[in-house]
Amino acid sequence: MVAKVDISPESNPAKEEKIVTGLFPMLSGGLLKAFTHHSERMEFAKGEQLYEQGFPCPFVPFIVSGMVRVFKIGESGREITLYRVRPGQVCILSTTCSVSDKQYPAIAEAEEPSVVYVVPGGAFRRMLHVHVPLQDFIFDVMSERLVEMMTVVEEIAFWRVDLRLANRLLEETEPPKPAEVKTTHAQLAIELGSAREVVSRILKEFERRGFVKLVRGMVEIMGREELMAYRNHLQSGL
Amino acid sequence: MVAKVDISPESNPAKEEKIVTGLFPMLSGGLLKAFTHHSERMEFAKGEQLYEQGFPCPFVPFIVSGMVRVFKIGESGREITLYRVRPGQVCILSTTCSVSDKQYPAIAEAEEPSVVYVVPGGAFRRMLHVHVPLQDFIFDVMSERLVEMMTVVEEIAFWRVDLRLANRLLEETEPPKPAEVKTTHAQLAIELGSAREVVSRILKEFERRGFVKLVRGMVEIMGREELMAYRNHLQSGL
DNA sequence: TTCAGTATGTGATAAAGTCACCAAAAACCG
DNA sequence: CGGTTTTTGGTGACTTTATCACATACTGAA
Repeated sequence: MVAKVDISPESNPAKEEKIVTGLFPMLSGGLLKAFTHHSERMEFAKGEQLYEQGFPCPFVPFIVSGMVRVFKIGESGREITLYRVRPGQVCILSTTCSVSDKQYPAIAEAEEPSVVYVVPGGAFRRMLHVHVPLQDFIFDVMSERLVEMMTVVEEIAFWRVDLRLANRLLEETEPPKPAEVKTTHAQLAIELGSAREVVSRILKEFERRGFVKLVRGMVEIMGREELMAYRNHLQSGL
Repeated sequence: MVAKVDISPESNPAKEEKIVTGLFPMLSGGLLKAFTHHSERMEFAKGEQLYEQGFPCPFVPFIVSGMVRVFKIGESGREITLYRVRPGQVCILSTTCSVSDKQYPAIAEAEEPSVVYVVPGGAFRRMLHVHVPLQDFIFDVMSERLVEMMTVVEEIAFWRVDLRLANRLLEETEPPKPAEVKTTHAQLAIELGSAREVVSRILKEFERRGFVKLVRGMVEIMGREELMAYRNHLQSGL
């Protein structure tokens, strides 16, 4: 992930342009000119929604800083995170919706204060037709999302929650990172599309087994190896 | 869906070309020439796999006749159908994989005997760069799939199996169609990503309530209204 | 007719989601 | 500071779903 920068374009627009073109290298020449002309800078506070489920979505957002979480929410209020959009990416779902004029089938929310450049759907489509590097970029992001979505489907359809939870904890604490996850049980449940109580109970069991230590607002990994073994063994039916 | 045609290109290639360009209207002029030059005709028998999970996928398939089912399969052998590719569509997953040289994260299988024109990834990418109508087409198919995938995620994450089953039965028998679904419980389970026993039990309950009549290899809808009410009521928590 | 293969039925058990609480910790505020 | 509210986590009871291990029934081919 790219370091967060305090961007104030009013005070230093040239610097921000440099950041934007650094994040989106395909923006150069005529494409950059078109982008500059058509895009609008927006800021979103933490927790603010970029798009609401079921609404039309007339803009393609280029994320410059912060983080956007795209998720679904069920009748009961339970959520599931589909993916995150990071600086240097576009939200591909908004892209498809704004270009083909469909309704946005999920919720996109700024998880951190975020700076976003939005391009209207029509202008974006014209840019897409003319500029091959933009096509490649969009195509790549789209591919990635599609594969990500299929992974989500596979996980919720076939994997037990304890294994998904173990997996998630291991991912979040991969060696260079610190061996603790600063999150609540409720947040973990949202990531996995499960319920808070279920996550709490499984974490308790992990603690009993010595895999983790539970502190309010944090999960500390005590036995990485054992947790890994647990995940891997149970995967093969043991 | 497009009517199935008995295609024998050896006996009548001109006729098949007409069918192909009818199904894929963007194939004209230079693009048609490139397509004709680079594509190869393939036939798949019912049950044959176009791509296997985890393998590289060097071709983009244009479906001309038949039907391709794309699905995931879990450790236990349980399956879930992700989507179907029909005549006039391309398998967008193969498209992304062959262009960006990734592994295919699912299984694609011909559900009916199918005729497919395949274009190598490299040639396809070049065609994509030059021909705007192809870009639009691919972009649209991709959007559709992405939204479909998100619907699948929502359903398996938040909807009870009985509601999804009711919904599926209603979809399969929408008024112009006959009020019977020729399928087995096991096939229905695969569609929903559930287990055969679960589907059997729910169908029994539907029969007890008079919604359906069960015959070996078929589900006959007896009370469309009641089934609809069941689906809708329970959705809102009643 | 017999037999193999396919389709369906069923009980037991374990995993997971839901509901209705409670208790502790942290944040807030006059 | 003390008191209140909010957030976070814990727990039991119950329902739904998945899995396993069968039993039964229907179908078509030899």
